[in-house]
Amino acid sequence: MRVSTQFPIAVHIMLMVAGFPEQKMTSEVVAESAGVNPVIIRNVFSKLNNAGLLDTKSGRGKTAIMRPADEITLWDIYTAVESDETDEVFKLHQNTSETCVVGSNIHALLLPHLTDAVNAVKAEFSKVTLQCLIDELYKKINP
Amino acid sequence: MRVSTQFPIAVHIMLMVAGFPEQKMTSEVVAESAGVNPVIIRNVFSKLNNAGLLDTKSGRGKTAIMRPADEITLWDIYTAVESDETDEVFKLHQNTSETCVVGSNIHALLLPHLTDAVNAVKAEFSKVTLQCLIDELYKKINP
DNA sequence: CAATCCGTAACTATTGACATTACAGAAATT
DNA sequence: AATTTCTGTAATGTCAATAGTTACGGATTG
Repeated sequence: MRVSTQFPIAVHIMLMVAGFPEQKMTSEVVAESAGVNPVIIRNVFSKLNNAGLLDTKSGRGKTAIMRPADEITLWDIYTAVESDETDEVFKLHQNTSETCVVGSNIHALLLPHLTDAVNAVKAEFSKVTLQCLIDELYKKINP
Repeated sequence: MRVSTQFPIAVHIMLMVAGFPEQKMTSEVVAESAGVNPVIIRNVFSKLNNAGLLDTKSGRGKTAIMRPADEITLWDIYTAVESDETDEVFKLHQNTSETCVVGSNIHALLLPHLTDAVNAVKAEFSKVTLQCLIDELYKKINP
């Protein structure tokens, strides 16, 4: 199992925008903090925008979240940048034999259990809101 | 999130060996059914062997499971072929800024929640035994 | 001893992720 | 309206991980 870095980067963006609303968060500023190329940030900007989580505007970096931070969960952010389809999360081996009993049934056999696993992650990530993370961050700054 | 095909292949192997104990399951036979190269099967053989799930023997393909099928879970098979470490499952962005508040705290902030997600998958996979899958397979053959 | 088959190394091919450059177009400032 | 700033996106290059393939030593069986 391996998740691309786009997910943590997306969380990073949301944290910076929501946690410090008075500051101008351009792709370059966030890129500096995240240690990645600004274009990567802009790509994630775009995905978060399409998902209705982030309001990005060309011009003067008027970036802002579109919902209250306690109405945005980790799962919202996850699905904004990555697929939640079971067969994208778990890569099955194709070209299985159609004549073998196992080969012709393995996919249908595994799929429901893999979907259960994805739903378990969904349930876990849905518990955590952006506001939780902001609170935890402030706690780390001012213990 | 993306899991390598080694996990479903490992399940495929275990199903064939445990579901049809009277038949000789060499790497070539399984490779034919799974539609992959025999060496891939032998590599997974080796990992399942090291994990104490499969007894593979050079010579005449005397492959057999080492524990009863109802004492082997999907999680056992998963950990035999893939890492369950949070930071291997979820790939974090390195090179974050040490001077930025978010950059210097994002890893510590995310880690517990990512670990929760991994544990949720673990709990789900631990519910499903190899015997469950065999039963479901037989149901598909003889409905 | 001979045949079979696992375990593993070495090499290649392919795929996906990320970095980088470049530029069109939108928004705000003047 | 012109200028500046910044997003959105395409094109290209680079690198790492995965899978395919060949090869061979060594273990086991008969």
